[in-house]
Amino acid sequence: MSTTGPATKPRRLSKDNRVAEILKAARSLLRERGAEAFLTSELAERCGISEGTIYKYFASRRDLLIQVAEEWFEEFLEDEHPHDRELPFRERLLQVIRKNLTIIRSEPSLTRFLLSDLRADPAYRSMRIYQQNRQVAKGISQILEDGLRDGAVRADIQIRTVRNMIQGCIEYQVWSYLRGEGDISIEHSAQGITDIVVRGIAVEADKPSELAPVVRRLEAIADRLSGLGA
Amino acid sequence: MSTTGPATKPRRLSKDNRVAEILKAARSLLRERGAEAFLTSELAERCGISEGTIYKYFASRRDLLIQVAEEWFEEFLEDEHPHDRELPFRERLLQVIRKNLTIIRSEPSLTRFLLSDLRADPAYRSMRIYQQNRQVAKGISQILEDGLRDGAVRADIQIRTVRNMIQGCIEYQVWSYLRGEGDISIEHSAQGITDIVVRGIAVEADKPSELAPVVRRLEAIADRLSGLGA
Amino acid sequence: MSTTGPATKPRRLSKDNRVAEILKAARSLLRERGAEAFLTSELAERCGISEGTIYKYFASRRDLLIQVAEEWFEEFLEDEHPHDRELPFRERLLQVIRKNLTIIRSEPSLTRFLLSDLRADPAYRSMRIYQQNRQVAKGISQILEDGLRDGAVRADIQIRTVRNMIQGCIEYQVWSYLRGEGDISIEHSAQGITDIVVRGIAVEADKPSELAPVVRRLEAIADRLSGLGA
Amino acid sequence: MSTTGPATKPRRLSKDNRVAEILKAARSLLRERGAEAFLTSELAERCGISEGTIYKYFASRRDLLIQVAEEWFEEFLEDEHPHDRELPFRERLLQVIRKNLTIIRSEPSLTRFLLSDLRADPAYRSMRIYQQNRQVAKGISQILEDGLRDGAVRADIQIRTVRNMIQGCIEYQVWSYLRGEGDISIEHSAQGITDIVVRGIAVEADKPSELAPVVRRLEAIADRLSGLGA
DNA sequence: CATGAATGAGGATTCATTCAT
DNA sequence: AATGAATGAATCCTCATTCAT
Repeated sequence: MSTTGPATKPRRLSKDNRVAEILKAARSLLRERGAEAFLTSELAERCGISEGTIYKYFASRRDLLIQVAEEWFEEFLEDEHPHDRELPFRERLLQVIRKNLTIIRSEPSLTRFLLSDLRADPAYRSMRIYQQNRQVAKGISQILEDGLRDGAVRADIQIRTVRNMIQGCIEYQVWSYLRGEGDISIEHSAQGITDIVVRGIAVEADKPSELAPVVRRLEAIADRLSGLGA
Repeated sequence: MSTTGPATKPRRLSKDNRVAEILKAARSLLRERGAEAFLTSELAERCGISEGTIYKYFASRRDLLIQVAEEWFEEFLEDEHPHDRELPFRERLLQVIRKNLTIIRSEPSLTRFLLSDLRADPAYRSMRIYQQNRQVAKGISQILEDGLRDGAVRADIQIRTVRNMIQGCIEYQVWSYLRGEGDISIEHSAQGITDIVVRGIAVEADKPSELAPVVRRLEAIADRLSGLGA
Repeated sequence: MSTTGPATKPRRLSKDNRVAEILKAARSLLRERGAEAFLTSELAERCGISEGTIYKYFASRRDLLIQVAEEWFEEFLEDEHPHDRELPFRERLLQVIRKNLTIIRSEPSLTRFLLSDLRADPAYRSMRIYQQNRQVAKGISQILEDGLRDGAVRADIQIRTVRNMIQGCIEYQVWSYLRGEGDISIEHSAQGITDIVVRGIAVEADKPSELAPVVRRLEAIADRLSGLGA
Repeated sequence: MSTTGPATKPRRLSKDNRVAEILKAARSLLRERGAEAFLTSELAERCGISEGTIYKYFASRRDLLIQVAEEWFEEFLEDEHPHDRELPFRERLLQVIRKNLTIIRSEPSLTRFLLSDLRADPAYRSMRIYQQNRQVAKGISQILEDGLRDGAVRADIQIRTVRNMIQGCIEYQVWSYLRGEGDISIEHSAQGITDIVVRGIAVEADKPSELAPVVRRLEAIADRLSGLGA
């Protein structure tokens, strides 16, 4: 009955501890089974408690799942260090893509649940996770906007489309991993995605950054000559 | 009650017609409910037949769903005109992206079923839809390879990553539509995605394609003039 | 459409031919699947006809099965040559046991259907197969009665019990074969069963009850006399 | 409606009690209906519970049926007192036959389920009931082997065949009862079967194999002596 | 705080049988 | 004579949720 025994699982936990334990087990279960095959019975078994106890702390299976998602997101957001805004644009983008690949890869089932289930819920917008999700999106948007302001990004791009591309691409890539199709590393993917987003895939004709000043000088000369010939 | 009335649905249909009708109704149902909430009972009701009849023609609910997906894909593939390979690279990419956006938007539930359910099926690779799906992927890859060969595409890009980006982006965009977030048109999305994939988002310093020869000529003149003036 | 073509199955058969064909296929099916797993759909498929056609000739699945059993029994009875009543008792018993082993082994599913299904049917006694079955039982009984009359069989045995033993033993033995437990041949089984039924399993202590002492006495006298005469 | 009434069946039972009650009701139902017509819905109704409750305690209908069979067998085996091995051979055989007749007669449907269903199951050999069944067979075999060793049984009999005969005969006899054919008592059957197995049915002709010639010689001598004495 | 017995509204699937053509 | 489309009642089984203890 002592709580110090290593093998003894305490029967009675404080509400907070119990909730935490359930959420932790639920996340594992969700990860392994996916939302559809997530059974409350299996969850109870893993926690070593009865199903009834789960309902003491969570209103419903769905509610539990939502809390799992929110908790996951919370960690994700906490982990996000202020993010050095002084870094070069490309580097910032790479970091955020790498981060997203990592997190999504760690919880693809949660991602899927969020994307295809929660987001379709009419009540989605009133969920905490909606706000959390916006924050992540905002992080990407921020980088893009900064890039825009700094002249690193073309003025004609649509921030939302780019964000969708990045996120969609990341998720797709993760599922590709999961299907065992890819032996590519996260780092590799992150670099690849960043690269394409930043530079595109087209051959950059003559990239003659240095031509401009030359041209300008020549034009001056031409002007002068024009004056001469007059 | 008369059998001659135009509005009266015939009780007995030929096998082909019945199958077609079931598939059609099934597709609607899948579209409305999603695969998980797709009930054979509701399908039967919509067709005005008994559930038993469904099982006369389809081995199982899942089998039916697969056939729906395959039929949908079939149409998609048939619709694909030979695709003019003489078109400029960007145009070809735009076409294929537009096409995919359209099709996925028309059947997002099917897409989801395909992506998160069928693809996870161990038997996936032996399904017809696997081949069909490969064909679509190959279509995109083909364009990219052609671009590569024609020098329109950077040599250092990874075709698979680009393909994943394109497909992932498309799917994500569609879910964005479905959530009612987007007031953007398919055409707009297609252009945006194509644009970013092709050109990237970075500012292209002076894209001076035509400038180069001019500059060179002017320099020669300048040099001469410089000599003169000396 | 000619009936002479080897590969062409005639579409339309006379009623008798059709019935015969169905019965034949039904017997095979029953043999392979057992009564419980006997499906009318599979039967129709094997006959190359529709299920509806079966119901043209048979009132119900059960009725069909009964006819199969009856037909089977009919053949069995026909095959039974008058049976030489002059043979020794043991030989007659052996023959009938061998015969029964053979027939039951050839159609164990039918036997089981008959025993555990038909016989439990309240209407059993009014079926033709009831009469047929009685005839077989009568065959065994006849042998036993003849043996009784001829003094080959103990007067205190109960014919019905013996008959049950024989038939029960035969059926049990067959199921033992079917479970792959036995590598014993029918002939071997027949001999074994006959042997035990006829002789029992007890050691027959030279049952010479009254003779032995007499003989021994006579031998003593003989010995003496022999000495005298020498 | 009061919960204090003595006739009120308690709604909630402990797991063990509930399981026991279900098993008990299941046995009755199996007895009455046979395995094929055993419906989980009817069982639930009889227990006054929902079908779901049954599935709380049993993985499947078949699993439940197996447990019923095993429990039945368990009782049978427990009931088997050490069995006095000092009894005469015939008596031991009679006891075991009587016992088997009793038990099988008490649960013929279970017997049938065991014999024609479970035994055909590929997993049969890994079931507990397989071991239990072996034990019973071993009991019979033991008696026969003891008889063999003690010289009570002929050396040329096959133990397995005899065992099959005994068991087959018992089962057959029980079905005969069930069909209402038999007005014979279990005791009568047991005696009859034992009798035939032990003694066979043949008249035991004074087996005088070697005595005969001796007798004949003696008779000749006697004849001669008769002449002398004349 | 915790249990765990019980639920019950479905869920997919089966298959002998019917009957309009 | 034959078809084959259609049936529908029946069957096993699932699982989130409740509530008496």
